[in-house]
Parts: sequence; structure tokens; C-alpha cells
Amino acid sequence: MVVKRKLNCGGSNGFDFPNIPKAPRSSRRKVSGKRSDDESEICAIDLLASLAGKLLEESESSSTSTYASEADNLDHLGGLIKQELEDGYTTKPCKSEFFDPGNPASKSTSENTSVTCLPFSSFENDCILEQTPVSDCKRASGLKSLVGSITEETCVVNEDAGSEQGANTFSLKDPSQLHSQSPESVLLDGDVKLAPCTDQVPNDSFKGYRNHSKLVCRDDDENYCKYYKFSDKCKSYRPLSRVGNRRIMQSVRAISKLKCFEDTRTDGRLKALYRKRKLCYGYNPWKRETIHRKRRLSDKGLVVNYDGGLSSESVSNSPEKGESENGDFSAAKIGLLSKDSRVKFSIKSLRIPELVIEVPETATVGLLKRTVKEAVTALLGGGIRIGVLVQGKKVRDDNNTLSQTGLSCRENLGNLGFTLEPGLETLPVPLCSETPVLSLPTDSTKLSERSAASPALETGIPLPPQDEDYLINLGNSVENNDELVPHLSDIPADEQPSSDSRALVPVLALESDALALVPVNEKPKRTELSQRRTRRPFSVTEVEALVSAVEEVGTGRWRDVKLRSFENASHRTYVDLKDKWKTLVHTASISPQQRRGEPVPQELLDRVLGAHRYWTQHQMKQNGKHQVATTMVVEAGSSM
DNA sequence: GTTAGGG
DNA sequence: CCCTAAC
Repeated sequence: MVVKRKLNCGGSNGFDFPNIPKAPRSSRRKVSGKRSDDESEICAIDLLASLAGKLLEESESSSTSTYASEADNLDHLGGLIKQELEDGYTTKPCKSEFFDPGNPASKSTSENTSVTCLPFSSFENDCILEQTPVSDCKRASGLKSLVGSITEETCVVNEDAGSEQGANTFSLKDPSQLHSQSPESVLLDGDVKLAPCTDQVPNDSFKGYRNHSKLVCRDDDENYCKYYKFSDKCKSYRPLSRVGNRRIMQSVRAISKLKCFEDTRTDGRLKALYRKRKLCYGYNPWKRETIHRKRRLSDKGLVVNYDGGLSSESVSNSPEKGESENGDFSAAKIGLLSKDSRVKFSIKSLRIPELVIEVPETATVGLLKRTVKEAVTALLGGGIRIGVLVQGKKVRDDNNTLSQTGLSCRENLGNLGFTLEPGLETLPVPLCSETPVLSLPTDSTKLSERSAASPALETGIPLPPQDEDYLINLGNSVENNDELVPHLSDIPADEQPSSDSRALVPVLALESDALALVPVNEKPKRTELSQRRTRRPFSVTEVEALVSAVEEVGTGRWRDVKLRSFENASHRTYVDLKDKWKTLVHTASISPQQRRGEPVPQELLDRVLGAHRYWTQHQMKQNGKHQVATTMVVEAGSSM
């Protein structure tokens, strides 16, 4: 075969170079980096939570009374919860500011604010954001996990902040103190992933699921570890939703404080955090794509369509199209409940309209699960943009307040909607601080800052500044344009604990909390640090130009190639050209059946091969003239 | 800043 | 397409 090829090689391209057996290209198939399986499940929810958090920005200060009524509505639930507590579940409430163990009055307060526990069934579709006192994670039979409490955050803050804490006066240094707290707000379903909590010593309020708790405890490095490990074990798909809900709640809370944080913290450290987060949730579209393609290759794949709440899934033979035209993969319906100046809302469901994955029929269920998770993770981790819809219109201005946007208690909050938009860039997810908030690894600074290419590039819509900017706000200006606005604003940035502002602390706590669910990677992957550029397949025309340029200047002079044929193509760097050439050579080397993507005319591939051989020889020449020259002669003779 | 090559 | 090493 090789010989034959060599003989054929001369020609059409004008290159009459000897065929040099092409060394089998090292298959660089990357094994998709297997992300820790579990990690991502929760990411999606977190993202939503982030959004919600913004909305709740203003409501962070707990309005006890307000929520109290809510609690009333949940009467039966509350009953259940209490029952659970009575049954002996130890709850460790995190202390809230107003809580005073010795003060009956304070107790009542806490009760009012407390907990919303819903049976899992309810929970599944209903995510109620509410401020509640911190509670412990307990596994309650029949009860499912739910919400965290704002109060909790506060507590966390105190602990975390340690000496720094200023604003929050209450300090929970003694876990037992927390214990005395009133009814807990969060119950986690043991069967899911909460088990750890159960396992955890009941008395130890700082262990197990309650991330907050961990954060709170300064002594908790270990706890963190445990927690994370635990989360690693959480693999079940459904559980995700549950956990996610809880996380959302937490995230929301955290987010609510972000603004404050932002105001005070915008220094380098913050950025560091931000980057770090990115690492956690970063996702490499390009790689994903590769993986995805591989999967699709299987002829007989089952197509799993994930549609519906995060916790539900269905299988069908055909993928279901997303609801949104533009391919948004999910949308959230949110019902708002508001009281006073606070806006409360529950997320009825989070939908991922289209999530198509394919696996071979022979795949195991486990693989299927993993695949789904991976897909979800990819989506979520890949960068999601959150859109806020008011009256069906997209709100683009993130700086307006909710009320300015028309989201006040008295107005029709019912028209509020969120959309999850596929993001080309990775959004920093609040959840992701893999590292305990308290200290960021120094290495984080190493993260690359390269700005991600955003969809904006394609749409022409400028992206808002990222980093700190994205931390903020809800947008309020409603625009008619359906275009997605690439704003990252929805996602809260990480804060750093060290800062003086307590607001920051809470956030951190929450975040870490949220993060808890995600396996913590000690070493951030660089791939996740920076955003990938959008993939832009080379057109035949471009390939042609590339081939022509390489034929002329040769390989190894990519800058020249770039200047020669792609000078005006700003999105094509010489590295891109080099890479493309690499792939072209590979493509030309394999059988047509093995090729994928837009077919490249064989003629071009032939030229690629010819030029490649030629220049390869040429290089050899540089190094060892004799041999090369000889080869050339021989080759030439053969091809004739 | 470029190249080259692995991922 | 990314990331690095080596220029």
C-alpha cells in the first residue's frame, strides 16, 4: 500500500514529491477527561439558583414575618418536619442573628423563619426559595431535602469570617449552641445522598450535608474533605435534583449577598476566586464536542431525551426538540410570590428542553447514567447564560432593580421567567469554589485570563465585562430583542472570605456549601480555566486557501501562511491553521469512510498529502541532505 | 511572538 | 481548539 501510494503521488497537486510514508498519526484521541462523575449533577441547579439569587437580592435580609406566612402554607410539611425532629433527628440549626437561645422571643422568630420541608414529591417540582434559619441536615424518612436558610448563611459567615466578621454579630463558635436552635429548616432525604448526614454524628452539626455548617466551622478542613468525598459518592441522577434544590436555595441566598460583596470586594483576590470557580465548572466545548461526536458514531444508539424537571427523565427513540427556537436548552418557570418589598419565588421546574445523547445499545445502564450526567454537566459546566424574561421579554439590563424591572410584589411576578441559554463561554458558577472559601490556592492566580470568545462574537453583540461585572445584578430593562444577551451577570462570583465585608462571607459560605456537592478537585484543570473559543469549522474555501498557502510556503511557517491567506480572517490564528493542517493531513490519510464532518474534496486532500510529503522531505533535507536528496530522486523516478 | 506537538 | 515547551 505504501509503495503504491508513493507511486501515485505526484501530481495533481503539482507537487511531484516523493511519498513519504506517513507515520501513523499518533492518535491523539483524547480520552474524554472523565470528570468526576458526580460532580456536575448539581451544577445546573446551581446556575438557576444563581439566577434566583439575584432576584432575591433584595430579599436577603430575612423577612421573618413574610416567610412565616409561607410557612403556614406549608403546614403539613412543617408538621412533618417537626415530627421528624421530634423523632429524634438531631438538627443543628445554625444560629441566626436574632436567635438567642436564652430568649424565648428569639426562638419564636426562628420558628417563623424556619424551614420549609417538603416531601420529595413536592420538592421535585417545586423549589421554594425561602429564608429560613439554618438547619441541620437530617435524614428524615419520607421527607426530602429542601431548602437551606438564609440565616444559615449568616451563621456561616460568622464562623468563617472569624475575626473578620463585622456585620454579623452572632458568632457560632460552639456547635452546641446551634443545636439549641429551633426547628430546622432543611431535611435531606437520606436515601439519596444525604445519607452522609445521617451518618455523620448527629450532634455534629458541622458535618455531613450541611455545607454551611462546615463552612461555619473553622475547624473544618477535614469536614470539607469529607463532605466533598461524600458528594463524590452521590451519583444517582435524581438525587441531583434534590440536592440541587437545596443547593439552589443556598446559592440563592448566597447570591443575594453578592451585590454587597461586590461593592466592597473587587480586588484581585476576587478575581482569583472567580477564576477558580471557572475551573471548577469550566467545560471544554471543543472536547465535549469530540466526545459527543464519538458517541454519535454508534449506529445503534439509544437516544435519551432528557426532558422535564431535572429530576425526571424519559427515554424515547427520537430526540425531542427544545422548546426554544434558538436551541436554548432549558428554561425555568418561575412563580413569584412576593410580600412586602421582597420577592419570593419558587421555581416550579427547570427544564432542559433538549439534551440528546446517544449510547450504544450495548451500553450499560451505568454508562447511560454517566453519559447523561456528563451531558448535563457539559451543558451546565459549559457556560450557561441566564436570561430573565419579564412579560415574555428579555431583560437585558442587569443593573436595574427588580422593582424597576417590574418585578415587585405587587406587580405581576407571574410573568417572570428564566431561561438557560447555552453558553459558549464558561460561566463562573457560584457553586464551584472547590476550595474552601477561606483561602484560595495561590495557584489559582495562575489561571489564564484569556477572555473567552463569546457568542457575542458571532452575534455581534458585545459582551459585558466579565469578572466582577458578572457578579452583579439583575437586569431590568426589557428589550424586545430575542437575541440572547450574553450577560454573565447572573452568576455570582466567588467572594473571598478574607474580605472584611461580611456580606462576602455569607456568600462564600453558601458557595462552598453548594460546592460541597461537587467533588473538589485539588488541582484545577487548566482546560477549565479559560474559555474556549467558539468552534468554527473550516470551510472548503478556507481549506483550499490553506492548502495553497502551505504548498507555497511550506509547513513550519504558519505565520506566513496566516499572512498569506488568512490575514483578514481574524478568527484564524496561525495556530489554528497549523492545527487545521494537522487535521487535514490526518484526514487525507484515512479512508473516506472514516472521515467526518464536512467532506473535503478529495482533490484538496490529495494536495494536502502531496504538500505534506514534500515539505516533510524538505525539512529532512535541511537536516540530512544526502539522504533526502537521494530519496527525492528515487521518489521522483518512481512516480514518473 | 512562533513553532511543534501532545492533549 | 487548548496548552506547553522550546525557541
